Amino acid sequence: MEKFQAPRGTFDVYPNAAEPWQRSHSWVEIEAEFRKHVALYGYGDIRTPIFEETEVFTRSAGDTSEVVTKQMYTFKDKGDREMTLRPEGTAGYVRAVIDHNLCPPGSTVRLAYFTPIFRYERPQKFRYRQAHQLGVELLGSTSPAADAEVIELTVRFYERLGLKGITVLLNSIGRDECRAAYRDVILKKAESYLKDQEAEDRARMERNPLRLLDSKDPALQQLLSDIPPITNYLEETGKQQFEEVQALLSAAGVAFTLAPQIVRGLDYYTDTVFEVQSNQLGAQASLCGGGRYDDLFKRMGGQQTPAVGMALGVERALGVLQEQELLSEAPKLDLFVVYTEATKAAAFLLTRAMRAEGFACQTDLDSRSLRAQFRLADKSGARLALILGEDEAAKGVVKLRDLASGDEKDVAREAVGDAVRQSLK
RNA sequence: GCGGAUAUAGCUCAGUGGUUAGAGCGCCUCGCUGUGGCCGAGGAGGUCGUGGGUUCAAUUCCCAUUAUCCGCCCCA
Repeated sequence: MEKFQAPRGTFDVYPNAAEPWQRSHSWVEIEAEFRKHVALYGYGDIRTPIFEETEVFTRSAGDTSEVVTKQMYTFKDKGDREMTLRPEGTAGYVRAVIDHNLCPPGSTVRLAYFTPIFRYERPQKFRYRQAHQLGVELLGSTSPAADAEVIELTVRFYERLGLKGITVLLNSIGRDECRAAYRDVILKKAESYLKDQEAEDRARMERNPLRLLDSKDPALQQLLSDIPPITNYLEETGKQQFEEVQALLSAAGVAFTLAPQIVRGLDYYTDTVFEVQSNQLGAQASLCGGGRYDDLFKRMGGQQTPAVGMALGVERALGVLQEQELLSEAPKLDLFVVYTEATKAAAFLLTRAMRAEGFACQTDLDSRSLRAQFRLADKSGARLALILGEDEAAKGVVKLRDLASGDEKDVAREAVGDAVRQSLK
């Protein structure tokens, strides 16, 4: 019979997976660290359905983005409704915020999430069809302090993980008016290049010329090499805001690089955009992206609500941590209870009692030989073994063995908890 | 969506047109009848990714297919 395997572009997470970044404790830990981290800033958890009406995504991300036009997992449900597995988080959260009026005018709302996302594309290492993003959305403030908070939160999160060698790339793509003017500048410069493109590609490029800026095509880069940065075209308030964001980041000690080529792949961004990159994952350099999206709420049928957010690739963060050998070992047991056949029931009671005292504790289920039980204890990584055999049972004691040193001593049954606590210090 | 490489034990990988396909690690048993790690001996585990073709004979050669990896694209 043919065996099943995880669908193309997906992977399983389980204890002791060959790749350290696919081990379950790595995932449990990064999520726990993220929850702790955002709690320091007062972000609340948001969870919304993993699928939405397709239009939630087409209207938000925009019809020029590749993500929306080519990569969505779209299906019709049995009620003949067009549904799509979320290709990114923000659109669904914005839908929910509008739906429940979570951010009335004048209020500020901070939301955090950890979620799978789905994009149908050619899989590569650290590019999957089901990937995971964690991120935050900061709603209700036009202040540059909001932009700076999100960027700083992001950088501090990488610091918390211990991850090194990242670069924050910062840009502002302004508002509609300035972007329209800048578009023409790009299109004029790139005219000769666009002529040679396939009709479909050209149409896409012409609809969003900003995307041409981060092209890796040398010919195009050459053509656009002397183009002035978009920030030259920002209107006065936009310019001031962008400078304020930079000043706040500098004051916070957050290093960044101005990068006029960063324009982001989703169409809803306005003004500040940023990306975090690392050079350790080959072509998958982009670790995290985000920016301001002041027009998205209106586009989604809500009230004008200023907002800034970021989404961080979990696989890539874990991948870089693995490269840098910063992923921790799986948590170990405190205790392993060893018994002989006659004392099996008592050993189970003892195991239960130790768990009740808060120790991570396991015992053999299958009455294996003492030797086999000690091997299990050794493999489990437990610091201590508690031996409860016939001899100990007769004396009303438990033998406590330090598995590293081999030291053993008898402990009265009532005093086991304290003795263990002492030994684990 | 385009180009290239790869697919043999749970993991990392050798190998061959010809009887029973190997190693290291891991796993199990025993040496040690109540003591793990180190050492030694033994053992389990493979339809050689899948389907078709060439051949007396295919894990090996050819074609297709699927998956993985790398680059492009896109992005997290």
